[in-house]
Amino acid sequence: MERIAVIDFETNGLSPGSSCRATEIAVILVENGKMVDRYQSLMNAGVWIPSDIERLTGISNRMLKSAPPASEVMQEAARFVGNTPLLAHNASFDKKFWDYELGLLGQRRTQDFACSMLLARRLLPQAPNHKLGTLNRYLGLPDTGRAHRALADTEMAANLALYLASHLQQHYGLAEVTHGLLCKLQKQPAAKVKVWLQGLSV
DNA sequence: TGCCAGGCCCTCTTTAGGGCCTT
Repeated sequence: MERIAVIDFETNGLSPGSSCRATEIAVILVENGKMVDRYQSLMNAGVWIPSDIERLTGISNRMLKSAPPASEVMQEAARFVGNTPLLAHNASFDKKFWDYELGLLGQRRTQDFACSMLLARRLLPQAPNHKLGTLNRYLGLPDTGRAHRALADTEMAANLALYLASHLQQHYGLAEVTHGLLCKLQKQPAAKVKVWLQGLSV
């Protein structure tokens, strides 16, 4: 698979805004079937983490106090990603935080997001559910550490993306799985995905 | 004070409702 940037945000809520911001980001660059580089940092956006989210992520208000400013971290993350195509699990979530945080820097995203959740729903409809952790266990992928921390979740999403790319190559004889193909695939109606893929492999 | 997301997808659908998934 061509070079892609897999990302994951931890946040203090579900929808970005003045009181809801990213608290941690991780990015893993994947190229030729391998993870080749990574970036991870907590970030302090001056927001409060409610206790239920602190329990979920393990990221505390005390940890954020000593974390670098969000603007600094996002500058670094944006530079690290550059124009590399993006992928995340349930990308609609990470996309809105990526766009919001970049917008505060006066920057705009130029590349598309592929979504490992939409892809897994199409390629692995038999899975118990399509949560990241469930898919990881269901497929026997490596344990990456504490779930709901950005780097561990990004590694899970990267392993899942590599599995899905390999699945496409093995089951449909695709010579190369590109980010563009993944973006088209995730938009296909689930009921028609097999026929669509079989058409590609001819 | 009280409010508290949103895109995707299925179905007992399309003049809608509700579950999934992310924190």
